[in-house]
Amino acid sequence: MTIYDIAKEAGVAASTVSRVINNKPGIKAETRKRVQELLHKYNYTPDAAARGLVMQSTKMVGILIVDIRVTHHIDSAFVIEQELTKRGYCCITMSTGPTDERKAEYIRILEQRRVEGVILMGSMFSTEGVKQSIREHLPKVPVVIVNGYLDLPNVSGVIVDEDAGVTQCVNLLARKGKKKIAFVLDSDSPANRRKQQGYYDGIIKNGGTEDDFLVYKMDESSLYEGYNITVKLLKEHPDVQGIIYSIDLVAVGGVRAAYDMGYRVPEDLGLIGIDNTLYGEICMPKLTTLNNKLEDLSETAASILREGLEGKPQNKKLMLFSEIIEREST
Amino acid sequence: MTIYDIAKEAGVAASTVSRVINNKPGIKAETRKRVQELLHKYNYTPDAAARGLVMQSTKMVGILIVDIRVTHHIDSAFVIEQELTKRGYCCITMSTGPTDERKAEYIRILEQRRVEGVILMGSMFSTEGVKQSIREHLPKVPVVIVNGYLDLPNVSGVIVDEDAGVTQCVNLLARKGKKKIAFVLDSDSPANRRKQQGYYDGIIKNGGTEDDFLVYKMDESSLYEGYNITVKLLKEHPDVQGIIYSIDLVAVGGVRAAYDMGYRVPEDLGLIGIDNTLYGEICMPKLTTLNNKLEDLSETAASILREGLEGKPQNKKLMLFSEIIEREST
DNA sequence: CACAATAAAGCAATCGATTGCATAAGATAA
DNA sequence: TTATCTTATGCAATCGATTGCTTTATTGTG
Repeated sequence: MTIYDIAKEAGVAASTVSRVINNKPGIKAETRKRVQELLHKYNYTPDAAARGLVMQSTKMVGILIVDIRVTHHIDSAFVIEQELTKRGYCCITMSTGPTDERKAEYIRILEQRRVEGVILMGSMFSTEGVKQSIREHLPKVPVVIVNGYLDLPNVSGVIVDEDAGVTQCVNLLARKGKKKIAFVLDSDSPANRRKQQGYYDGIIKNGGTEDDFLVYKMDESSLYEGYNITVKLLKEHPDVQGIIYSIDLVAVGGVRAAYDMGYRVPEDLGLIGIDNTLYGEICMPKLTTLNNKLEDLSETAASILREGLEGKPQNKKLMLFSEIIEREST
Repeated sequence: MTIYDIAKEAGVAASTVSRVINNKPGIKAETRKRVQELLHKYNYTPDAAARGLVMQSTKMVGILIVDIRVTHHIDSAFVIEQELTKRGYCCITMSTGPTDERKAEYIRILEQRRVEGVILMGSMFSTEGVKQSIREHLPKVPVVIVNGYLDLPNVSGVIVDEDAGVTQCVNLLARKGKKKIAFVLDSDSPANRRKQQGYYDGIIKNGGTEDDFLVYKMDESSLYEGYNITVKLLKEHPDVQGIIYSIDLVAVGGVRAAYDMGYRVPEDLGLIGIDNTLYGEICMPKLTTLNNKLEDLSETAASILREGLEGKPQNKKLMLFSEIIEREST
């Protein structure tokens, strides 16, 4: 069913039908009614692509996420999707995986679809490779990176001061009398490097030296790997009294490992996660975590993108402040 | 940058450029090279909408989910998205919320975008209202419902025999010597009604009568409500020795409630969830759960949709079998 | 009743691609 | 050298909308 089919059956021109659809003035009430009845009879809906072609606007935005199954990313995406859908945009949400090649490929797909804005979820998108792709393929559309940043004229970023947050975590453990404090990284990403720096700062600020730095890096980010690396860490360094993890899920694996190895949490060992996910509330004892304000972050990102969609591309950089949620594991 | 801009600069017709882009034969090697260099120079990418208009194919599919944040739904969506993206389709994933009006609205949006196929995630989509919307707005495109079904010529469904699965759960608890067994429903959905029927069957099969039925329904599906309703249930019926929950997350809340109230799990109380999510592995004791095979379910759904996208709309109904994963809570 | 003013509807170009058919250029054969 | 046959390229219609401009119908005024 096209506008022409309707027009023919109504005995009018296609332009008249178009005007009825879009509630434009200058149509006799009687004609309008006749056309409307036909539109309804055939359940007519205008073709968004055809309309977009002439209007030069697709009303689509892209949301790129490394792995959509990661709780805090999908929570973020949900907030953004709700906000943008409400404003008449259609969101293409895609899981890119960790490699820059795939990210570049997906950016090209979004260009092909002529999206009018892009959200990049997570610091994994602040790499030179992605920067290059954006410059080549999305030089004109507003881009917002959630928890990351790239210096390009059309790219904005909202980040959380997780580095300072982790420093606070070290402070907290130190206040609780924990001497040797370790840090576990779930993967290599710009955000995790910032967290690591925050850990270093915390150790130094609490009177430690470089010799006190104890960092474990994981290959894979999962509950089980969190368990395994904690077992390894505690075996190699039985004197550790506090562990900060770069992500809740892994920390929760750590809580279980500590339990199985006979450590009392928090008496013998203080554990802290990051992200404030449900996992932390499910585990026993409940996990102390660094709330990195994902909901605020997402809302802010959505509203920056909205501004970009309405006006000219912009280059903003906002920072939100994280805060510790103290529960039973410290 | 359009095909015409490229054509003008190359000194050829637009059709020639089109043929170069699509690797069609009948272009002199020299011309082809010249055009390709320009395409590359300007980072040209064809407009998917314009191409779709003439090709009569958008290469888009829609994925509708009640709430994208629900772990097992997004896991499913991930599998489907990967599969379809690999085949050149672009997925529009949207969270509809629980009401039929919003679902209908989103179905209309998908029609407007001229998607070539639709996945409906979850039994909440097997309602008369949705059926009506599909009949009106998507009468021609293949639709696959994950864990649900509607009798329409272009709609397929893959379901899991969760009813039989819940009956097995009752059997398991009975074998463990649990006398009074309750069932907690997190929401009203066709799938949950099937589970409830499975519970009834299980009670009867194990020598119980209608008087032994004990069902609690929740308004909201969350960790906390799981906690609260379990407290309420155990206070009102202290003799309950086993509880089956329609969803892991709520069950995990129940585990915590049982612990706080001094019940030993599984000695005093056997608890079982459904969905086999990470939550169940995080909680202590680890949760026994009914694996409803979401990954298989999603893969099956994706491949049915793929068939539909390639050929004519179909009307299939497949059933997968659930199985209990026994862990520490029973 | 003629003419101006206004309202309603139609025509045709446009958006950015694809493709069947026509045409021009080059190659081969007689 | 001319006729014939490829091969390479261009022309123009098409997909399904929107919209400025023109034309036709209707109403109002002197």
